[in-house]
Amino acid sequence: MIVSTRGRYALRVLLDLCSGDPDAFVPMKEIAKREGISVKYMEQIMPVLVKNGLVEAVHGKGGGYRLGVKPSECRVGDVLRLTEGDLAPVACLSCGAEPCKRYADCKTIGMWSEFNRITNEYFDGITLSDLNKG
Amino acid sequence: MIVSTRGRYALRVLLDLCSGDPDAFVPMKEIAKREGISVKYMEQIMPVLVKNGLVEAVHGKGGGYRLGVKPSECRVGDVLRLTEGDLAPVACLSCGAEPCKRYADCKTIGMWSEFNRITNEYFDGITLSDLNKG
DNA sequence: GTATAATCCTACCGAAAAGGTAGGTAAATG
DNA sequence: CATTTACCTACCTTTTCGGTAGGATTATAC
Repeated sequence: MIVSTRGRYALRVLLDLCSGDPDAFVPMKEIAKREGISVKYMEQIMPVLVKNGLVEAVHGKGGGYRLGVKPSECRVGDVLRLTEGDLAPVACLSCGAEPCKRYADCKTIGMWSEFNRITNEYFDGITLSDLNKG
Repeated sequence: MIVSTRGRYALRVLLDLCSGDPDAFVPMKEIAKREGISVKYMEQIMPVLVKNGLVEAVHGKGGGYRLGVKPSECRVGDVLRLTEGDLAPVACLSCGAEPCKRYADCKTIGMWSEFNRITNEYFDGITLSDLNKG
């Protein structure tokens, strides 16, 4: 399987935030309950979304989360790259990987590379608002 | 990462077999050495290729492996599905998976499903002989 | 300013998969 | 029969996945 729960949960949380008042802050507990995700597990998924501006977090009473971007400007590719780390099909295409020793006579690198391009392009062509409509 | 060593090694072994006399049997030891793969690890990758007719195996002196299909008729998609088990992006799209409870109001299943189609289509459009040329 | 409601941080844990090793068995050939 | 080869079973180590526990920190409401 290519996409783990981290990526899928993150997407679900973002979609959940799409469907309410865009200005209101929704506590994590509510979202977790609605989406059937453990609060504790969600706790380790959210910070990365906050740090990268996809959602805004407010502490204290009356706080919670809300979207930090417009649904039409939030690409699924961004969410997946953040939560999954990478979308590369093979190790040597991961960002920051050390170059493969067999690169020179590797007959498959072109294929993986093109697949990598297709994958990123596909998920970058879909936004949260696309998903909300469909 | 999407594709593990099993799939990549299998592909390399098949490509290795492509480049010699198509009728000769090549012992595993030779291939493993040439491709830098441990013989013992290769031992658990080969049987699945044999069972599905991608390669032929002959025991005893003078034995080894040779291609069981024409390079132009061996699709990368077949190899990956055999060795990786599945190319599905999410669990609910794996063959034989139990249906997801949230299917009815899942906003993402369409996206995953389409990606699954694209993935299989891409790798099914590439054969061993395509890789050998490029 | 204190209680409270919320996010954030650090650490741990069990299960599964990835990647590989070891040793022995079975088949074919010379 | 001895050698060469593939095949089978079991085990092992490391990493990732999915999740839990407990506390620290921040900010609001009263």
